[in-house]
Amino acid sequence: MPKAQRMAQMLTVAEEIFAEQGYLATSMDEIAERVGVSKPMLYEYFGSKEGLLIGCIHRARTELREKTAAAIAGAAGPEEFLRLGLRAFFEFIVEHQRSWALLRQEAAIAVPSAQEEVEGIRQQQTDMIGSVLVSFAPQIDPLEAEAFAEIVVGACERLAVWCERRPSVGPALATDYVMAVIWPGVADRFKKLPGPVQPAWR
Amino acid sequence: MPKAQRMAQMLTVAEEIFAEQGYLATSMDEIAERVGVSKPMLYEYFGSKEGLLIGCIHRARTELREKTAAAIAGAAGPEEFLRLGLRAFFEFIVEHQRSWALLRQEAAIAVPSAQEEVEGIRQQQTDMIGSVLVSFAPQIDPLEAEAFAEIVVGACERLAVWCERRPSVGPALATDYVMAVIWPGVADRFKKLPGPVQPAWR
DNA sequence: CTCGTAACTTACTTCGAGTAACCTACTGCG
DNA sequence: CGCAGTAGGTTACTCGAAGTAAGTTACGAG
Repeated sequence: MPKAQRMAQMLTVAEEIFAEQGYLATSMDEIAERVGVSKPMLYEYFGSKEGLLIGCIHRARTELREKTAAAIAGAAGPEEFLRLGLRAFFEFIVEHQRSWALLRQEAAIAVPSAQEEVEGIRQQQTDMIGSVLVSFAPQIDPLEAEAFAEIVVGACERLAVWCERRPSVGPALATDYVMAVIWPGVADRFKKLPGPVQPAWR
Repeated sequence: MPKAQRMAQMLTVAEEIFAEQGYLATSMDEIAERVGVSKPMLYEYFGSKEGLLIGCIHRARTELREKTAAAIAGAAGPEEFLRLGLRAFFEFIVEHQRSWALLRQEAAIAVPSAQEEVEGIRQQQTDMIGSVLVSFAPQIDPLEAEAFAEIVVGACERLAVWCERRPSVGPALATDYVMAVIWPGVADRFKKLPGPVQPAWR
C-alpha cells in the first residue's frame, strides 16, 4: 500500500481506538494489529505514540478550519458571521463526537506537545471570533477583544460537551443558546465604538 | 508518621510533581522518593497512580467549594451573587496556577475516572450558577438554565487559561470581562420572566 | 518482656513503548 | 533475462515504569 494511503488509514484507526478506550489504555500493538501491520511501521510513520496522537489532532484541526471557512463565507454582518462560525463548530463536534473528547481532553493531559495542537484548534476559533470583533469594531481594546474571543470559545467548547449528554440539543439550538448569552454583551460593546467594516478571516 | 498527615503530604508532593512534569512523565518511584517513603506506600494509600491523581483533584475540588461558598455568602442580588462566585473561581485558579493545568487537562486525558472528578468541579460551578438563574427566575426553562450555566463555566475556564499567559489580567479584570459578555444576555432573560427570589446554594 | 498491629521496605513480575537488524517484492535498466 | 536499489515490511529484542507478594521495624497496651 502507498504511504499516503497507509498513513491516512493509520490515523483513522488510531482515532477510532483512542476514542473508544482512551489514549493511555490503548497500546501501539493494538493499533498495529487493527491496521493489519506491525508495530515498527507505526513508528516508521509517526515516530512515537505521541506523534500518532498529534497526527490525529492535526488532521481534525485542518478539517475544522476548512469547514468553518466555508460556512462563514458570505456572511452579511457581525451577528451572522459569528452565528455561522459557531454553528460550523458545533456541527463539526457532533460529527466527531467520540474523537472530540479525545482531542480536547486526553490529548491535553497525557501529551504536552499534543496540547500545542489542541491549542492550535482553539487559536483558530479565537482568531475567527477576534476577527469579527476587530473588523466590525476596529477601535476595540485588543486585550478586551482577545478576552471576549476566549470567552466565546470556552463557552462553545463546554456547551459542546454538555450537548453530548443531551441529544435533544443539536447544533442549531446550541448556537442559539450561546448567541443568546453572549450577543447582547458583545453588541453592547459595538454600540460604544466606531461602526462596522467587513470581516476578513482566512 | 500518622496516616492522615502522611496522606496529605503525599497529595501535596504529587500535585507539585504532576504540575511540574505532567502526569505521564512522572513515575511513582519519583513521587515516593520525594515524599521520603517507598513506592508500595503510595499504593497502600491510594491504590494506583490514577487513585493518587484523583486524590489531588478531589482535594482541590473541596477547597474550591469552600472558598466559593464563603465568597457568595451575603450577596444581595443575582448580579452580585454571580460576580462574587466567578471571582472566587478566578482567585482559586491564580492561587493554584500550576496544578490547575494538571487538573483540567492532564487528568481528563490520561485517566477516564479522573475525568469524573474534574467534571465534579465543573458541576459545582454549574450548580452555583444554575441556582442563581433558577432562584432569581423560577420560570426559566430548566434546559436553558442548564445551558446558560455550562456556557458561563466554559467561558471562565477558558479565560482562566488565557490569564496565565497574561499576567496583567488578574481575577478582578477577568471577572469584569466575563460579566461584560454574559450579563446583558442573562439579564435580558430575567426581564422576560417573573421576578427575583433569594438564591440558595449550599 | 512480649504480643499485636500500624507503618513501612525489599525484591520481585508484568506489560508496553521504543529499537536494531533483518526480510521481501517490485521497478527500472544493462 | 537477471540483477541492483529501494519502498514497505517483519521478528525479536531492550528498558523503564506500574503494580505486588512477602517480609520487617517501631511502638503502645497488657
